[in-house]
Amino acid sequence: MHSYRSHTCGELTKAQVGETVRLSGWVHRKRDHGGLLFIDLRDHYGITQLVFDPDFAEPFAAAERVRAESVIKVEGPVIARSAETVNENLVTGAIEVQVKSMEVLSPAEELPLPVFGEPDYPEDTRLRYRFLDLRRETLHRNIVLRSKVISSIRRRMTDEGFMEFQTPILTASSPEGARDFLVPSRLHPGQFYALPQAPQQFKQLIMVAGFDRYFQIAPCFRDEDARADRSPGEFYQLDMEMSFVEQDDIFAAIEPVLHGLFEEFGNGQAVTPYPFPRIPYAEAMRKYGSDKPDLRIPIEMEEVTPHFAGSGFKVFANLIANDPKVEVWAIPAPGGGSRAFCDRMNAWAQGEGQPGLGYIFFREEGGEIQGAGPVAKNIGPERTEAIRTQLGLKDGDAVFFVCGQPKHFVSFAGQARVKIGTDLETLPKKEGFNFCWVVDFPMYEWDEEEKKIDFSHNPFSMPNYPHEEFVKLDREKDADTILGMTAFQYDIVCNGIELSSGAVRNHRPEVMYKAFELAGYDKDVVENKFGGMLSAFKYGAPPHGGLAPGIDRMVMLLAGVDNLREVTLFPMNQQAQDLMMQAPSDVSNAQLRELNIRVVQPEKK
RNA sequence: GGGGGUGUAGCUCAGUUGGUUAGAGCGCUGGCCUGUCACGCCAGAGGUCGCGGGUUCGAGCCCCGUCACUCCCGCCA
Repeated sequence: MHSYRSHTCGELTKAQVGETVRLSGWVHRKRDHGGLLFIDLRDHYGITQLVFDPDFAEPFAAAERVRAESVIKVEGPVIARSAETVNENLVTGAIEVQVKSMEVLSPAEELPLPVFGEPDYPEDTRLRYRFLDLRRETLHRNIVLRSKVISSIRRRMTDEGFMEFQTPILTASSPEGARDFLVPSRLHPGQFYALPQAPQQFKQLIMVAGFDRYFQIAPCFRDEDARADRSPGEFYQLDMEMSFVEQDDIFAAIEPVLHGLFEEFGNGQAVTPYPFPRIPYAEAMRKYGSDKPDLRIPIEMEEVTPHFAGSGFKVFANLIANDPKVEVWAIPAPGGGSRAFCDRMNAWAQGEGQPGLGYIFFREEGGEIQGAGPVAKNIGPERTEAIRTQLGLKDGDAVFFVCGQPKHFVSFAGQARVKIGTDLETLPKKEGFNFCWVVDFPMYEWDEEEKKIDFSHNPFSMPNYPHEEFVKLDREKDADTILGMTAFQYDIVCNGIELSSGAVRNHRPEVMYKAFELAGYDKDVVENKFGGMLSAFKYGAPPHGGLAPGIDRMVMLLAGVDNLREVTLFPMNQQAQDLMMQAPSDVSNAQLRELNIRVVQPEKK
């Protein structure tokens, strides 16, 4: 017999009754009846009940002493439980093991974090004793899910002809994007490697090198502050890139992977069939107030400016009269037609730092649907009715209004849409995983701070503009054209969460020089910073593109959790510290000397 | 860098208008218990009320500062 176990703790059923078995695992729970004692023995695979009888004095005494979460090894016969003692909740609930010998392989001290029952515990305790936290069923299951998701991704990508390659971890700092993590070079004093924010340039170089289809479960490092859905420091992407493709080819390649993945692990929840809906960026902003719309909420905003222009609602009417850029957007709230609900939303808006949230709610009076509330009073019944007709609202519905320049209020309007949709419990929301592509992102945007045109997203994206014309554009004269231009750049969004962004890449050096020139970077800068890739594009580069969905966020969605720490084995806290490994930490002076590094502590305020 | 929330026993939390010795459940320790599976019953230990200062006859409670954790904004091509 094997030294530690003949079976796992999730394995024994009536089929093994009568066999003598050996099990090893953790003491999950002890129930001491004095003259009889039960231990639930747990391992990765499940739980098996052990029964200790005083007739076997030695193991009985050992079991009385042993503490929860100690690791023990036991041996004895599998016996069938009597009908009334069967535990239907346990795979192994039809049997128990009568322990005739027991050995404590590793005793546990009193626990700083209980495993059994998974009571809520403070985050820092959970992180400090992560190995205990990971024994808890929920987290253990999430991590197993993560592993299976990654295996499934690898299988699906490989089946589609993608090859997995590793790219360097120690690489060069890049001028664009997030703050880099830097690693000092010992051999080159004063110089630094950077950890990759993403293998962006490498994957494009892999295409230039002719490998055609690449993917990687790629670690990415960005020295930016954390969020609940954004780990501090490091995270993983399903990074992929393919050659000789246009946007639709890339969508067609990845849609079955994501769809299949969410079907496989989504516990029967609905998954948007592919092709996924494609929503132009401008439309997403207008209808949903967000470039990552949550399509579960069946609310679409509409512009209603004309109904307020010159109306008796002077706050809006004056704003419209004084600035042609001012618009009024309506957020319909089906079933939100009560003063209580409208006032609650208004109070919420004020709590968000807004002046308020104007509203009309509709109710039937004398066989006619009437608008109620201060706004309706001010603009009068005709305009109220016109708004109601435009939005298709009925008795018991409401509509909220935001007014101003769209670029200033759009993000608040988007938040209000989600808030209204979430708070309206009677509103039927879509179930499952609702995917869409947001396409046609602007190539450039106006940088208010620097007072210049800058890249809106990825500088390596191909502008959606005829190349012969593009290279003739003038930064000053054609500013409007440039700012109105879109790129072959897209995001994939699921339930309001941005899973990834991607693009058809700009593989033509002359277009690339121009693209950077329009954003105010001259040729030297481009050659200096992107010399490797640029040079590659001068020796025969295939048209290519790709994207990189976030692994952690996909697992979050599939696990139904709202925090990355629930799907990460060893996460850091929000201050980017690893409380278990004590990172970051001081290093010795000798180490610093070798690197020609001297630490300058920040001055205390 | 900024804003919000939280901080009372190991944990989750209660603690009245500022007033006697700060409580409960879980956990822990000891005892009892032969069919439990959230076992049960009895007893016990366990507190710098995050920390520092202030107001007050008196502070867990009020004020100021600070620290920790967390959520958000900025940031994240």
